[in-house]
Amino acid sequence: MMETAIFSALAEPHRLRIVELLKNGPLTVNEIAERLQIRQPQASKHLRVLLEAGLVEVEAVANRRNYRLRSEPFQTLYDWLKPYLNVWNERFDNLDIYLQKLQAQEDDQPE
Amino acid sequence: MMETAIFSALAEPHRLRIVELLKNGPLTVNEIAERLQIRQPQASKHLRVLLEAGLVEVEAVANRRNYRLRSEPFQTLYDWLKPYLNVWNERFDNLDIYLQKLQAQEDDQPE
DNA sequence: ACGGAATATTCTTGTAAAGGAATATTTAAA
DNA sequence: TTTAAATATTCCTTTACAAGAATATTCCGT
Repeated sequence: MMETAIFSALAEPHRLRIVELLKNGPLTVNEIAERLQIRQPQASKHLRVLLEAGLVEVEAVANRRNYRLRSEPFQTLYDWLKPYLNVWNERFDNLDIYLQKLQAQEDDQPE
Repeated sequence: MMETAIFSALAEPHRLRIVELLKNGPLTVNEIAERLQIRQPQASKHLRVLLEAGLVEVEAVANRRNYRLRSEPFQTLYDWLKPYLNVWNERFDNLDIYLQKLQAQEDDQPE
């Protein structure tokens, strides 16, 4: 069963924007705080949540921290999502098969 | 920019399980409450959140309500997710191109 | 060793949201 | 037209969490 940690992490608007920013490559805490127009401590806190959810990883360079996306949770998300994308097609397929059977019956027993 | 409504809705464990249940087809409120081992009012409340997030739709049949998944939010989610799935490949491609350029330079200026 | 920059942490406060209990509403059945 | 079933809503309490302010920590340059 899917964990809700990923969804919780992405449910906060600032954190979602951080993830979208990091799509273009690693950023430091101050860069993120600056672009989101939030204060540094809030940026650090949100990054901590993203870190604990496994969405990002850090690389310490001197007194800076480069945060970057991790691929795994996105793959997890995709694996979870995939079946849903097919649900409606499958339902249609089932209807399709049903109609074909109906047609076959009519062929067997013409009025 | 992506809305956080979908993520918030899925961030609650009971609601995530409801969505996973509905993958197999529509269910009534009591059926859901029963399978999740929660009380009916909580089921109704969670379904209301899912409804307002656009994840499910209702069909009233007598005094029962059949809840079913809507396809749109899952498509939205996929469209949002798609670019992330390619990010790491692209990074690798860029590295690849960089290495090719490096190789080309070495060819121009052999030691 | 000292000062400043970059980041993390702690404490507090306000707010949103989840669960429980009780009740209201609608519909079918007797 | 009562009664029961299915569902929704309201009120209350508790908990989780986001933001602000202040402070701690770590590292570089001088």
